[in-house]
Amino acid sequence: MSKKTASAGADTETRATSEHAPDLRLWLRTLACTNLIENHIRSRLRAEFGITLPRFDLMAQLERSPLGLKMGELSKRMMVTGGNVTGITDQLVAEGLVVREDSPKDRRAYIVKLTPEGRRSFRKMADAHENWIVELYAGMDEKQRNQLYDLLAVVKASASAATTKKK
Amino acid sequence: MSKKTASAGADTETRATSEHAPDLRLWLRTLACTNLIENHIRSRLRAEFGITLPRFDLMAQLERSPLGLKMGELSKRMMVTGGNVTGITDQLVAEGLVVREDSPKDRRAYIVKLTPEGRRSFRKMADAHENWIVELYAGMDEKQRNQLYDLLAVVKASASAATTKKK
DNA sequence: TTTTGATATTTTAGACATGGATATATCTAT
DNA sequence: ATAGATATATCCATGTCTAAAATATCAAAA
Repeated sequence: MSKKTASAGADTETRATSEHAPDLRLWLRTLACTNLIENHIRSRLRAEFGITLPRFDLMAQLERSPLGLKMGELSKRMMVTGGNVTGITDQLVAEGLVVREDSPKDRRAYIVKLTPEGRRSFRKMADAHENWIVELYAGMDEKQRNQLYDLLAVVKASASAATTKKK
Repeated sequence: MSKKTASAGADTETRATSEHAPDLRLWLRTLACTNLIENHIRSRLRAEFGITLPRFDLMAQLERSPLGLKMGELSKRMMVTGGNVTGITDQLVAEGLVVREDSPKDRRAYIVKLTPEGRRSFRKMADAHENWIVELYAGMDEKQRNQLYDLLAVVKASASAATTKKK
């Protein structure tokens, strides 16, 4: 249909609402779910353990890598900038929950590790954290959760391809 | 079953890894997808339009509500705190992209609206933004996107129920 | 060796973001 | 009418977070 008139503005809008809007709605819904869960977790971590979400996340990465991680590794895995990791690590070091060790291989790099106290403290929090997550997904049956998990793998692949190509 | 031994730590860990971990992995994958897309959008908005994601998001809310929105409405829809909205709005007002009008109904409240320039500026950015989103989901077919959209509705309902009950 | 370029981290400046506290206005039930 | 509870928005302290510049190291070529 359509008159292919002179108005570029109208064409763009038509194209957008008829073809693109579904993807946009999908993205906005994804974002809404993530924010809902993330905000809940954030405030419970603060209320019950007096810790911030970024610090918890950094400790979680270290817990999974008992050998420790370089700052750059943390940055990549947490998908945040290096400057950010520096600040969070400084805080955790001051609290005695992690340590910076000099890398034997590379004098530019540090190896960040959990301290014994950090590990002990993290395990307690992680246990509660997992329970909260389970509660949040309790309204889904197993089949739905598995389907979602698989679809998110497709999203990840699709978005990765798009970001590496364009950037 | 189970010996209900003295070690609480061991019991907790077993319970966690055998039963809870799948939900945790689901959540972490969700988070990874969101961060991937969000970081991409954020840097493109900055690079191509010199705007930040929070400001863009606030303008997007106003675009959808031509009558304007109260600060509290913005806070609810963007899922951020009121103090945060105050700051972002201040910035946008300083740039002449939005205005604060006194509410005729309620002298406690402001009505925030896009200025004509704000609307013009937003439409250009929104058009590009939608194209980026389409690119990011290009690796999924329509059936997958619809399935995902529906599953996310279930997630949202599940998480909403959990957060309102516990909080 | 010295230069060159890539890598690893920190530093800096500015913008977000939360939670709590405050100030003001409105509503409700007497 | 009026006290008490609620609602609206702002201010403040603290803590991320990014982008860009600065610092230091490494690795390899000229």
